[in-house]
Amino acid sequence: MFGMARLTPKQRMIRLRESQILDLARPMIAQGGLAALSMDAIAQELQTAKGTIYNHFPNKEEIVLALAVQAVDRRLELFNHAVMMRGTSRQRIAAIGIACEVYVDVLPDLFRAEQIIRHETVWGKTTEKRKEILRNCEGRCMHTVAGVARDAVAAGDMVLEAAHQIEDIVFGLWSLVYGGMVLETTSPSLVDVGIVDSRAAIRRNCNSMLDGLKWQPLYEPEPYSIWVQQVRTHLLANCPPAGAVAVEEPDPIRAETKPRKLAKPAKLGGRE
Amino acid sequence: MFGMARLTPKQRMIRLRESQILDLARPMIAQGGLAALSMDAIAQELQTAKGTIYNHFPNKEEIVLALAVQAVDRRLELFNHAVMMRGTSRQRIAAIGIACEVYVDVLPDLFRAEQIIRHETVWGKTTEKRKEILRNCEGRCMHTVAGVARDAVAAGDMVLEAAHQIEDIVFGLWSLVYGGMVLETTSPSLVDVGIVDSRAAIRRNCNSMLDGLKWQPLYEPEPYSIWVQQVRTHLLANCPPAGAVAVEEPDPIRAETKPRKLAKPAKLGGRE
DNA sequence: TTTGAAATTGACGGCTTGTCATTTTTGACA
DNA sequence: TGTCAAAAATGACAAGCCGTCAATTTCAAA
Repeated sequence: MFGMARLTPKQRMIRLRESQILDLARPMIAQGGLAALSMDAIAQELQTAKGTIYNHFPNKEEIVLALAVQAVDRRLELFNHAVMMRGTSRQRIAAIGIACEVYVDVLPDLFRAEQIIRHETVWGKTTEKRKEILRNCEGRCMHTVAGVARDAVAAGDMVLEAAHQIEDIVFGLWSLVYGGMVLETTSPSLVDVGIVDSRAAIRRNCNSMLDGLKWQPLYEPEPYSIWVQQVRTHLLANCPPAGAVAVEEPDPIRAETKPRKLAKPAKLGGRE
Repeated sequence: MFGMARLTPKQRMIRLRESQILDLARPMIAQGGLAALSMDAIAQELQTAKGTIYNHFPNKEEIVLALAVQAVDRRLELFNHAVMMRGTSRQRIAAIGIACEVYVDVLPDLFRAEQIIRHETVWGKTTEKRKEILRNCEGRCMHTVAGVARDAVAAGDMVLEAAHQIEDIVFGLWSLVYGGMVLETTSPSLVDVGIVDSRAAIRRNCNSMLDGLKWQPLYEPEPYSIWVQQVRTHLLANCPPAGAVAVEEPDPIRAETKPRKLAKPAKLGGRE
């Protein structure tokens, strides 16, 4: 109820360490992926035994998953800022796209973590609890975007075709932006082929898609680019770098306290 | 010049082993990513020493990269089949999208390899030669797609807006399909949120984007779905499973034959 | 048959993760 | 304040991995 106020100092230290672990893990992952995340290194830098780290996270994958939760949390925050901006529904949905750009630019480490959980064998090794948390966050992100689309329909800015669900549109924007960002950062042949400003390309492609859905008002290049800059700076102002915000975890997940086998009472047999 | 005809039996065996290695690696990678690819296991299954494997590929990453080359090769092949189909330019570009679906469905292991090289630290560890090969393949893929778009412009089916390059459109389709496929296979919350038929969603989104570009004729749901099935079965017929085709590598990449330090002549001093 | 180059071998160094019996710390309670 | 069970911390350990290389074997041309 009272946040950290009620915690004993020991418990505060434990929680603090949890975020310290994540702060240490973030650059490692960003540098070399899951393979570069070394439990030994974290323990050493934290001046702790390795077993202690494993008290917080049962394995490497769980750490990456925790970072992914941070990632989606931060993105949701940006989305909410974007959605609250005033303007047409078309502008608000575009603002979400810009939020994605800001997210990738300001929090590249977290974006990397998000990418990793999509490819490595993370789902088999991680806690159901934390997976559920991530699902929840992702769901809220989609819900936010879907909200703008629903507003557009309600306001008459867009009419839904027969078999075209709101969710499909959200999925499309998500694919376009996520796929574009991934290809941007990892495709060797993009520049060779003539994609010079991939961000602009992604924006134009999103606009093409929205135009195709007849989401009014249709795209007009003129005032657009100035407006993009305005939104971007506004969002940047509300996006501190990773690690700067103390994430208040309401229900911290500790590694399952396994019923510890009673240690043989030490110093028992006095005679010796 | 004469393929394998002129090779000594030993050399034939070596080339054969190369593809055997890849055949063994494919399911491993598909199952658990780069971490599940064990050089020891490959050596054991091939009944060879581990050093021999390293004669073919200088490290794990190079194996994945080789698989990625296979992947893009196969996809290019499918693209070419798709492009050669008769129909409007709009139909031919849609056929490429269907080719992507067939590719992911029939060759999931190769798709996985392609995903892995985009995320793990592969670019720093692999041969420039093979990276160049991959870039080349990717470039030809994009070229094929761009060709259809150029045909469309030439035929008057589409007019390019001012700052909208052909390459941007290709990039957009690529993002949409690749991103959609990745999210489809790795996003836990997709189904929860109401995306039931993600393939259909991807197709509709591609069509929205093309509609937005005013690529004629615009999307009409009626005849579309039947036609999709026809194209799909046609492409499926021309897509054998992975490992079934003997890939003829024109210029095989062997690990650099390092100038081997002269071993001390064995059994030199006869008297003993 | 000879012979030098190419291919193969497998033990080894150095790294990793995850475990667990043991020891230390903690905080509620008398 | 002193006691003590429960919680947390420890670090040596097993098991696994990758990539190397000196030594050995195989090969094919002469």
